[in-house]
Amino acid sequence: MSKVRVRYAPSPTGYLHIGNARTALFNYLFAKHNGGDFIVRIEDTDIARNIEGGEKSQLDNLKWLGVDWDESIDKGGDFGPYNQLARFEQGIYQKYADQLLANDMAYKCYCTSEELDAEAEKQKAAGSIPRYNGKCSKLTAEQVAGFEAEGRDFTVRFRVSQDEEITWNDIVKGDVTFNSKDISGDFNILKRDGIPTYNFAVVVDDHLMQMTHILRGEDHISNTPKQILMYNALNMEVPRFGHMTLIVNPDGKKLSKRDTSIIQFIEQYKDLGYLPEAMFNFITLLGWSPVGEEEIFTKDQLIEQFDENRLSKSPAKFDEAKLTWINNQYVKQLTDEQYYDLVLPFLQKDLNAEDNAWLKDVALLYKDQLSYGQEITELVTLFFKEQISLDEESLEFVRQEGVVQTLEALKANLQALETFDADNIKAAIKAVQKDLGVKGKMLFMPSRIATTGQMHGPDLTSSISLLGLDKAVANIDYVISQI
RNA sequence: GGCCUGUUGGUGAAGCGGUUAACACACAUGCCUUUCACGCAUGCAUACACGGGUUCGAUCCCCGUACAGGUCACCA
Repeated sequence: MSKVRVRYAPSPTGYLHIGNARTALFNYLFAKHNGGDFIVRIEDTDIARNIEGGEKSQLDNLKWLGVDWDESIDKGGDFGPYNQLARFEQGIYQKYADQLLANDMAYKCYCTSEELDAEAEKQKAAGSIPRYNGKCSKLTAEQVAGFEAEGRDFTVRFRVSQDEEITWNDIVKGDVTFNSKDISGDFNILKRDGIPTYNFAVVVDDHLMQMTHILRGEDHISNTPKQILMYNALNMEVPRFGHMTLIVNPDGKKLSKRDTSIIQFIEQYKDLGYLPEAMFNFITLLGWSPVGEEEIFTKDQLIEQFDENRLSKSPAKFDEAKLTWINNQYVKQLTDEQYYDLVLPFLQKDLNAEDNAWLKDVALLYKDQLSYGQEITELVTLFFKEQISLDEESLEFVRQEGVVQTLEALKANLQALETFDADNIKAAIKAVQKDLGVKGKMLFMPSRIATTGQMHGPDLTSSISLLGLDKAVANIDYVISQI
């Protein structure tokens, strides 16, 4: 068997989307698992919709995820160029279109957009789905000469056979059969400006770039029979197809660009402080399942384990809680330094915090519960509040009998400390127990509430120590004033 | 509407003719921590869309119904 070659072929009409990322990732895993090549080809034939930065976003975010390619526009390869506009300029598509034209497997269509629109309207009015009526499919030489003399623009259409069964064995779906009569008529392969349409360009490029397998989204499944027809017409070997199910939102609908129910762009996850390894792991579990019970895998393990036969046939639902969990699993594995690097930008940006040893200690308090970078901002809030405030439950607790005395004693003990560190603070609290005879919950809970303003939080003595004496005392005073 | 496809506990998701129908997340309880979180342990849910077949036996095979999704461009 020849070397496996697969590709991810984004169009730079948008940023890297979670669905695209998954397509890229599975192609990557498939290639690497089989010791093959993974190619990124830019399909930029829709000049009007290409957006600035789209191409860069695609590539940069793929790289961020850890999906590296063997050939593409940035590093070249033996099958370039790797963007279709450049290939168009080299006349690559024209050559194959001419071949089809010469064999009468395609023909020039001189219909104007207006004529086409009018025809489509008519068909719609009649209650049917518009399709090309084949008007130009049997033009006489005289008619053609006439149009040419007029200087009329034309597109090139592929002749679709009347009643032909087209079957392929899909890697994920199994045997899929279409009938050529269900294809919407003779379709365009060259637009009026001579630029190839998607279906045509894909066939030519996948052949020329020697793709062995085409793994793509299910939304392409109805393009496949058209493409197979063209492979056959051009006498090209048909690659193996696999159509992966779509990722759907919590309502079970296909993700649309405007859907706000989940975060869709890889860039956004990056900005929120998700870890690339965790995203890689999570995305892999969208529509694919490993053999065992384990769900956390490194990239290398995934490459090792990837099996295209385990691609799911039913749509993958985006499970946000799972993502959060997975990311936390990775956060916990970080070294303290890596963790702090992750979290620092958010502290600086959102809280104007200064990068110093104190900040690092504060941040570290929350390491094993942090789900994603930006979350640190809410987590550390007690250390950045000017003035604490108590909720109902805390107030109620603190208003119990004897709490004032406890807090007064605590305050005095803290103030008497020579060095304000966790160990001494612990001793200071213990001393209150000795002096007043309060203990257990009635000692620690008021202490916690009065110093941090919260009933729950990280280790008490570390928290107080990081808060500092002044802040701790101010908080205690405030709480006493509320009793 | 035509064509293509899917439907397993609250969620994600295994299973590929005979199982006590995994596992993970979530949730609950216990332990740990004088709190929370983390971790560990236990439990939870009366999960195979429905109706017909085929079979000694169907979650797994076939047909139909319902529901859901995809697609029908000079967009990719």
